[in-house]
Amino acid sequence: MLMQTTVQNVSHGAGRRAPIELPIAPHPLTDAFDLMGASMPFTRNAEIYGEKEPAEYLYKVISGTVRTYKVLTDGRRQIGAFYLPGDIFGFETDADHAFSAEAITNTKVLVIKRSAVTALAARDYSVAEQLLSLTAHELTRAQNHIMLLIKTAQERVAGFLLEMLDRVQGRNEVDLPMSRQDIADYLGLTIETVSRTLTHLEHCAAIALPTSRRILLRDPAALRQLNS
Amino acid sequence: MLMQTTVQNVSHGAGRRAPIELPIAPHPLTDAFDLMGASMPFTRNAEIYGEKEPAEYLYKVISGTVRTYKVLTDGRRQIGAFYLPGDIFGFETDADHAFSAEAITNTKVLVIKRSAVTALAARDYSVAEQLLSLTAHELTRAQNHIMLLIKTAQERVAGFLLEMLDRVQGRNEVDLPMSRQDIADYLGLTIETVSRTLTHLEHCAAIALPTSRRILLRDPAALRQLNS
DNA sequence: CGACCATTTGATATGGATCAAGCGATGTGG
DNA sequence: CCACATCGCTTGATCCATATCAAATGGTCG
Repeated sequence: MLMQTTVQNVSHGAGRRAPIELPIAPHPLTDAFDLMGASMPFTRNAEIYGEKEPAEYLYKVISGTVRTYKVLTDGRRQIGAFYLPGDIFGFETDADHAFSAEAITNTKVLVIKRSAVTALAARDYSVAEQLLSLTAHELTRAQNHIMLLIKTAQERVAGFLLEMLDRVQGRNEVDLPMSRQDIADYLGLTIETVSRTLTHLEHCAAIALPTSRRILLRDPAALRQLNS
Repeated sequence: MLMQTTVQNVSHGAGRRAPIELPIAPHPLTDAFDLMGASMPFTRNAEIYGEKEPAEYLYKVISGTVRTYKVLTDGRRQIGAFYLPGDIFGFETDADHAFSAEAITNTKVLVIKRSAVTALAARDYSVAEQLLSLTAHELTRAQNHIMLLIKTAQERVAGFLLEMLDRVQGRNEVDLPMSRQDIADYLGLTIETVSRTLTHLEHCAAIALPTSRRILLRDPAALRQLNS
């Protein structure tokens, strides 16, 4: 949680100020992305990498949204995470990717060679520290995901909405880039249950749905209470 | 997967050979545990650390079994992991513990100051590398756990049994240190469902239950197939 | 032997899945 | 510019896997 906020702040900060007058490099990995990263565009639903491919690169979202996922033999899909602008992804594990990654909307990402980062980390401990920090943050995220998956449908949906809310600082409205199917596969539910639950939350006056993709969180406290 | 095997092999290796004639320190963190770690005993059900406590130490299981868990406000408990001899735990996140840890049986662990390890990592990159590797391994474990939680009861139980089997090299029988309640809380099921599922697998001749805690895996292939 | 705790087994209830239909927005061709 | 196909979403009816409630069994320790 803390880490994510920090990373996002940094990237946002870098975006706001002139890119030349950098401070005394407090986040060398972030800097490495900005200095060495190659910008790549992906269209809606394009694959960024596939499960079991060697994890050669790290990625940072510039614009758009990315989903990582895994498909079981019988076709069930589980979404591992959604990555928004500022988020770094692709370092789930050591050698090969555990999940596949796709662009949800048209997306631009910065790409950097993992080997370049590793080499940097070997010389500069602060890079190694940040790598560790990012991995630990992914771990925390996965652990929170586990806690989400043992809850009721209402609690899962409420949790998801709050998670999304946390990522758009200072607003009480979220514009979802992903479909109901994506949400369902993230929460381990069906689209029907997600839809019904949202309708129910609307009836409870906890949220409002100006459009199906835009959600106004009328009563975040009520959602937080549902979230156990 | 690879990492865990490595860690276990190393610790087992260290146990088998005379502790003085160490090879050229290929696993400095493991060595640090053996050299600097303080041995601590915990009795059955004793708390090792609590959720939200500052994560001051790292732990390595010498004997016994440990569970990490989180309890929701309404009392539902989710077990995050079981740690067996040779496993290192306690580094789930950066600052504070995300989970609590308890001894399942009488347990002996080696304890080492996290700050000592961090200091070591700053000087010796191979320590940082191993820390990263262990964290990445925990992440993979958590991700597999997520995949388990979206499956049917049969698939979860089969997955759990195979997971346990993988940790007792070269045998087709496991002696479970944990109760049905622990298993249920790990798999997001009830004890009744776990019990019924085991009975069903026994009827299918996939397993045998000489005693309730001892499970013979008659047909691991069948279980692996269930595991999707 | 008797008390206690873990586990199994049985009967019933229920939350969410599944199957199915309707609706609204977006886009396309006539 | 409108009829119509398409796609994503919602709503309704029914079903089923697992939870819940309840009781029986078995193993362990005083």
